[in-house]
Amino acid sequence: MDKIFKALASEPRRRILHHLAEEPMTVGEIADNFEMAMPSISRHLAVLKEAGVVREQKRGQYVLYSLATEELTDQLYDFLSPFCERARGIVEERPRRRKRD
Amino acid sequence: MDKIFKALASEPRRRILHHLAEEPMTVGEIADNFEMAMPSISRHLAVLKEAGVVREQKRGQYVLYSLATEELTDQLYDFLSPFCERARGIVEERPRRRKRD
DNA sequence: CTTGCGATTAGCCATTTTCCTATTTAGCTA
DNA sequence: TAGCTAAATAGGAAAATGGCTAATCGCAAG
Repeated sequence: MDKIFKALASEPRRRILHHLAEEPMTVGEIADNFEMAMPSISRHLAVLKEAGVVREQKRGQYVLYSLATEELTDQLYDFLSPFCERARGIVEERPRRRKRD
Repeated sequence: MDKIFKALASEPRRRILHHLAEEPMTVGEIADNFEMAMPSISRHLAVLKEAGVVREQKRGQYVLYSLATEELTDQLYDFLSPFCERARGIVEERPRRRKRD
């Protein structure tokens, strides 16, 4: 729970997620959309991956990152559910996968 | 959008929200649940208020804080909707109130 | 008016975050 | 193998965060 909010508490990282929502991309492709140097993007991706909201797969010398949509939505729904009956209903509509908080 | 994630990226602040979900409380009552000194709690509350997820009302020399449940859920749904068709449907199910991002 | 109490603000210090550049790792290809 | 390139890691500087104590503000009750 802490990791995902820490991860999302950064405008560049949220922008990365929006880019990855379009399609999986390599680190270099992502970096092209930012002023930031590639190592900084790489660190942001590590934070996002640690939070479970992106996945990486090696493609030769490239690394392809993609959005873990369900992880992202599930974690936020899990957070919201105690606050919101409507959300709780939605969340419990289907089998849960994770129980961490 | 930035403010709410910055606000939620803190375990003490999320704990405060859970307490306020039970019932509105004064700063002192909230502080009783923490090791932290009252000024620290007060600052956390200011951050949460700035993010729009709590409201304050003066009660004599006391200040009563309460959870702004809809603000909290709406903002997170707004963030989620571009990533999740299901969430978008839910969000647009009723009139929107805010458009900031 | 003065004292007391709840809450906030101010000032300080330690820790964490975030960016950079330089270096290293790992895979591709001549 | 040697050289090129993508990505990650290391190290360091600047800024932001989070806690404290002390000081201040505002209301209430003597």
